[in-house]
Amino acid sequence: MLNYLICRRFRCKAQLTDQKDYKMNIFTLFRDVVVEALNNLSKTGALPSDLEYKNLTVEPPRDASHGDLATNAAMVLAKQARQNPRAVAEMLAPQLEKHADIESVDVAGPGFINMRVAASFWQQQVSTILSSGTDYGASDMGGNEKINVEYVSVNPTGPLHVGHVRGAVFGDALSNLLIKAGFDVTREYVINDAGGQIDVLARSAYLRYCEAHGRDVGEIPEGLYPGDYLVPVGVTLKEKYGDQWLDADESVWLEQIRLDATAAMMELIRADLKTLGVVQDVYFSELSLHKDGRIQDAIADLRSKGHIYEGVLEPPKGQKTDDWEPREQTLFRATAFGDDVDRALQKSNGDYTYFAADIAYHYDKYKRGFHSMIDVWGADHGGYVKRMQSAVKALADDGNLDVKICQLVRLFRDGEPFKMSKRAGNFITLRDVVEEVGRDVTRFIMLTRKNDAPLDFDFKKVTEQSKDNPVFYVQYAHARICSVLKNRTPEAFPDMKTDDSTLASVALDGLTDESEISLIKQCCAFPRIIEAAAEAHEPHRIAFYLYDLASEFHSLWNKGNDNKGLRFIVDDNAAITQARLAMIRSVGLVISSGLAILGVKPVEEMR
RNA sequence: GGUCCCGUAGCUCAGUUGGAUAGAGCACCAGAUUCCUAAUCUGGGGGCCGGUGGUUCGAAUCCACCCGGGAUCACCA
Repeated sequence: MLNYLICRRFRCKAQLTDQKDYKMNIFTLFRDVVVEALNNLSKTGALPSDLEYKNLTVEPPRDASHGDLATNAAMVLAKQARQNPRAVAEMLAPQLEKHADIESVDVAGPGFINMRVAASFWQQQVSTILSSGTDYGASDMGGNEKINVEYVSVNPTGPLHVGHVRGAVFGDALSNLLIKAGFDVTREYVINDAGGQIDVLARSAYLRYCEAHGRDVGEIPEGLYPGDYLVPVGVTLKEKYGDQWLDADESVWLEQIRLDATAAMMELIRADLKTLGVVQDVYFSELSLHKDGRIQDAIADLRSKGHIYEGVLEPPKGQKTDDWEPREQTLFRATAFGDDVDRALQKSNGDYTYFAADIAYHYDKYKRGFHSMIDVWGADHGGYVKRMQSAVKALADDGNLDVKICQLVRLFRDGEPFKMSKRAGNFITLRDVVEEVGRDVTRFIMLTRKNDAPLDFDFKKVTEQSKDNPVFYVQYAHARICSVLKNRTPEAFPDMKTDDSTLASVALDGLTDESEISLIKQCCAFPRIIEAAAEAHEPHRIAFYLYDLASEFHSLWNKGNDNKGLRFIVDDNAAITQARLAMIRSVGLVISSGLAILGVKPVEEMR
């Protein structure tokens, strides 16, 4: 939240002065340089004046030996300029070489222009990082656009189990990432408090209510929720309502207990989420949609646009059709928007389907100003994606729904898979996971895989302190940095100031070793990684980046073992020491800033 | 049968949205320490990127059709 406020304030300031001041992504910076050079060529008539730069990129070359920056400018523009790509490149190269921060330029392959950036530029970036602090990497890419991220949204019928952890962490980290990239994010949970499962919950709670009054309820019947977590709910109901419902008909108590039990379950779920560090901004009640007619509104809106009709669906193909009965229903013309079949909005008893409520829910989000929405769902909802996206398209031309499917987490203990079974009562709750492996480790590991790939979670391995555990690898790098600054520096240089603002203004021209420059370059990749990850809605990229950055740091650390001249602290040279402290501190800042996106606290020591 | 996701080193996975000679970690082999930690680093071998066509200057990436694995499939939520 604090981070968010800083972001916003910073952005305002940037807009008042010069937009470009804000750009931390050096590739964007140098793209401007390339475009400027091209404009100059257009002015002299060497190139046409109406060039389209849309596909022009400045990127790090795949192979670092090619240089620091590569642009495809010549290849992209060759056709427009009716010239051969190499010729355009040869023309552009000398222009780029004039720039103060560009040391050398060469043309390679089919027309790539590779540029090498001067050491002084990289050194200066250390100071930029230090003065930006943990705000380094923040971007204005999002332009403060409102975006809604809906995640978890588990039925409020019990505590969260391990299967919900991944979606919770993913949604939360994605939200952090989008905030960092300049979006105005709302985190949301939709409470499915209207469906038949809430009746089941209420009946289950009623049994516990009877139990609290001393009745022997025996075995919880099949079809009701057997969990102990409903016992205290029964007690609370007893305290609140006395014995008035004992032996009473369901019609008397059902509605009230639905409300009370749902509220109790949501309290439980929110407490569970909090142990993971997940707190959402909006908890949205599905029931409220039913109550105040917003489902009818949404359907009426679709009807007015001609997307609703009464009709009979074809029986599903290739599936057993024993109990299939054709019946006329209210249908949404999903096929007009890319879905495979049209979808029912009303059940045969006249109730709205869950899909109808979901349409109304997304309609509501849109009307609240969220033209961009992201839903995070479990793997079992994959078949639901098309129809929901069809509905959003039908509701609004400029509405955009991205659905992120989180694949299953496979559980292991020391290499042995183990199964969960609700019947056997050995299912693992979210709380079990957090208690056993810790919040930070859980969060990080959940983000070490792309969301749409399955993830193996081994209770033993994830807490192991070794290099095959990425959490510790990254944390270890951060701890080493803190350790040098806090413990070793005062021994060697008792009077040296090492606060960020001092380090931000020290002379950095002593940072000339190839591996030092390389480490700084890695730090400078951070803003670009953020933008790309935010664009793709893929927070796992941050975790992989941090691993790479840590690797680069550990490598440099060990170079100091072979070559004492490369250690961070050089006993007889305060100037180089301070420059290197500035460098490693900036690495530390990037690591903690990246970890903050993942929702993980950096550690300062690992004893 | 339809739809969606996946297929990259022996294993687990990245791959900067179409870029140059495809990368890490584990495992295997050979070495190195201690600025606050070997919880780390350095080097080595290992690949028809599931297959075949297509799109173009250029494909692991986009398109089509196959092959293999998983999820899902009318009134549940």
